[in-house]
Amino acid sequence: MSETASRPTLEAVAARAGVSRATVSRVVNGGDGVREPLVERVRRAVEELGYVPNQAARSLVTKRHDAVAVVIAEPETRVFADPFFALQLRGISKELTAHDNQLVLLLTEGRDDHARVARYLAGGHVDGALVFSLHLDDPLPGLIRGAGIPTVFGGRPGWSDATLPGASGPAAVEGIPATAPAAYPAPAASGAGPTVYVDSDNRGGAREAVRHLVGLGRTRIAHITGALDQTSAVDRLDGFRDVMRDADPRLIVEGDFTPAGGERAMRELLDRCPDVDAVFAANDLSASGALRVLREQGRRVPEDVAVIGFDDMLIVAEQTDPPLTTVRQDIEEMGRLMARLLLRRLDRRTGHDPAEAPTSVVTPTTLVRRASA
Amino acid sequence: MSETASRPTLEAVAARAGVSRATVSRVVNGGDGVREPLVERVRRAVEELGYVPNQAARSLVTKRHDAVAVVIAEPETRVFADPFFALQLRGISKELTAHDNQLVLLLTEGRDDHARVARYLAGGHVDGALVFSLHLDDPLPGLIRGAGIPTVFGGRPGWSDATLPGASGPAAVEGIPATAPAAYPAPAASGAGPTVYVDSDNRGGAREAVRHLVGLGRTRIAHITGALDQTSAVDRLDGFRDVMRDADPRLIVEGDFTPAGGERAMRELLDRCPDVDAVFAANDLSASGALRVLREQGRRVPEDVAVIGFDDMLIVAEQTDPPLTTVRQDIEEMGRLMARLLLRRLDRRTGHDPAEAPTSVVTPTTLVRRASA
DNA sequence: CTGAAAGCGCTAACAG
DNA sequence: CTGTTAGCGCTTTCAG
Repeated sequence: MSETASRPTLEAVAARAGVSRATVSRVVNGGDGVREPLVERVRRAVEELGYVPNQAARSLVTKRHDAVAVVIAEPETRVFADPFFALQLRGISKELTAHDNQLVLLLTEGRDDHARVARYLAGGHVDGALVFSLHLDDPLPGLIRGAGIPTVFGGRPGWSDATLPGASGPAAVEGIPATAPAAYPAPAASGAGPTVYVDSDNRGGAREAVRHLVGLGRTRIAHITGALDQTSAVDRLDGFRDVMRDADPRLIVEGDFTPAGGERAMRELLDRCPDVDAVFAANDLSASGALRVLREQGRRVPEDVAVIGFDDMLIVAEQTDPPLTTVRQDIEEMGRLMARLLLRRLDRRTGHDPAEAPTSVVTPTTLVRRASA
Repeated sequence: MSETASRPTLEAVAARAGVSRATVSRVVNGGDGVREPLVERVRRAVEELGYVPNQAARSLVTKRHDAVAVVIAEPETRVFADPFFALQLRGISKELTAHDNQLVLLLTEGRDDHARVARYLAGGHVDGALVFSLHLDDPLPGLIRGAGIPTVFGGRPGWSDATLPGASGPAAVEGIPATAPAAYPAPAASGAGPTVYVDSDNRGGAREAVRHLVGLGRTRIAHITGALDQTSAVDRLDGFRDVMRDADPRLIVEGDFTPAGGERAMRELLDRCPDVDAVFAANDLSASGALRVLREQGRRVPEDVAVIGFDDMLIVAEQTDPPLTTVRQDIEEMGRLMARLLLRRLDRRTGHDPAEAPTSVVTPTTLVRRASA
């Protein structure tokens, strides 16, 4: 009842500064081509009135929103079990903020939400999308591509387009060969351009971990995989195989990225191959499960069995007994990269050089040595 | 170069259905007061054209955005170390989605961002804000209130307005008495209404934990506090004191919610009071630190020393040795509640019953028994 | 019940 | 350089 004082408009500022709306608009948007004294007058008027541009009105004419959607599918399992998600978001947020873009968060749970998200993205509310697709058979990424909105994926999507080297494939990092075969074909590229994604070098990181184990003189090196419906798990497995060309197949046992899965896998491993002397687990969580079983069965770590994880999830890796040697990925940086790639792509739209398409990026990993290997 | 087919407008739909724009608008917005046959015709046209309303144009006239900002301050420490943040977001997202509202995420790092956030909120881009204020002396909440936008806080803010019972105080849950004194006065209520927040019953949960310890026959019960610049830590300490009226002051030692802090505190505790037979830690992380020190010093848990945590952070509580007895809070539900409260408040704006102000809510906690106590 | 008309606040040609 | 003039796509009186 007391606050009917709606915010001042361009009109008001113009009146106060004694210029036209157009001039105020110019000043507000950078002030190029306006003589200094006028700029000054307008600035003052803006200041005095506390003028803030109305984004809706602006979008209506520019067709830009300076907003990007971040789509996270099925935030139940892994995404929410660890800080991965939060760190990634932080990186994204920083980059978007630096470029005056807003972050619209879209969380989905199962198929009901897919339509909603697709509609939203196709509805032209945001300029682009950053999407996290964890599972190979997730239909969401396809739907999103169908929406025809510029998109960058977090993690390599599971379709073929995303595995090819070259223009639309990942930038070569340490000479990674073509990755695992596609799970299903790429959705029709509906003007949204080629698949662009940011992923950490899962394969290379895995190789480094296994080589470290080899360097330690281990010979019976096992691998506890992640959930193999996720490309990260597949890529890490590929990395393991790169080094252990002719590994005893019994040394590879399927896990699911959880501590319980790690325990189960470790038990089976010990059962099948009692002579195992090293384990590379697909992530820290499953490594912690393996560690527990090892201890329970009286095997010393790392003396009897060396263990390496993946992720460097501090809350786990630093707290295990012994602390976990693991492969670190710079998660926040990945988020920042995703945003940067998307923003660049959006810029291009406004006419820079339509030729060069942005390309996927694979970020390096580093081995963090602690006590377990 | 191929996709110039901009999305259809109301105009197009109207033409196709052979009605006026006004009629289409009515149908799209619920269809009240339009005869059935017309509704049908319009619906079909919308369908065929794949029409989606332009939100910018709509906002321009309605002054509503159907968007809510979620502000998370300084996502460095605790917020990002655990899934708390993600779960809360999930609850918020679900509720907002159910009411067709968008979630705009604003992450801040330190003071530079404060101005930006304040400007954004005052800029009328969103209808309301959900803000998480962790620290007592965080200036952000004040700034936000200054923006005069409807807001609901996550966690009890540290100013006096938020501690008073009654209209603007928390709904009484199990008869919680007035909480700790204010750290600083409430910012001037600039038309944004009284402080409304959602918090879990930190004090009550702490009481329950300590009573459980008492019920176990423990007599030398210690408390490792959280970072005391956060209301949650203060409230848990208050709960501890409620039960341990005249506890030996040496049994209360300051922690900081981290495992390292828990270790440090536990060592000090053991040093000061070797006869300690139970510990209530302010959260699971510090409890895990305490557990480690206890084991290292050869004390058995729970035989010699019983330990209880707070949060029921699965990734920690289920993995400690022994698994941790702890106090659970329904984090996702808290998020949902925050959103619901805000939405209700926004609805009221549009004229329902301006009289009854929404009130803060304190959600219950439950003790989860595992092996440590 | 339906249509016509008037903007919401801003940007972007186009003149001057 | 600066002002004038059109709308962007939608909702909302106001007539009919």
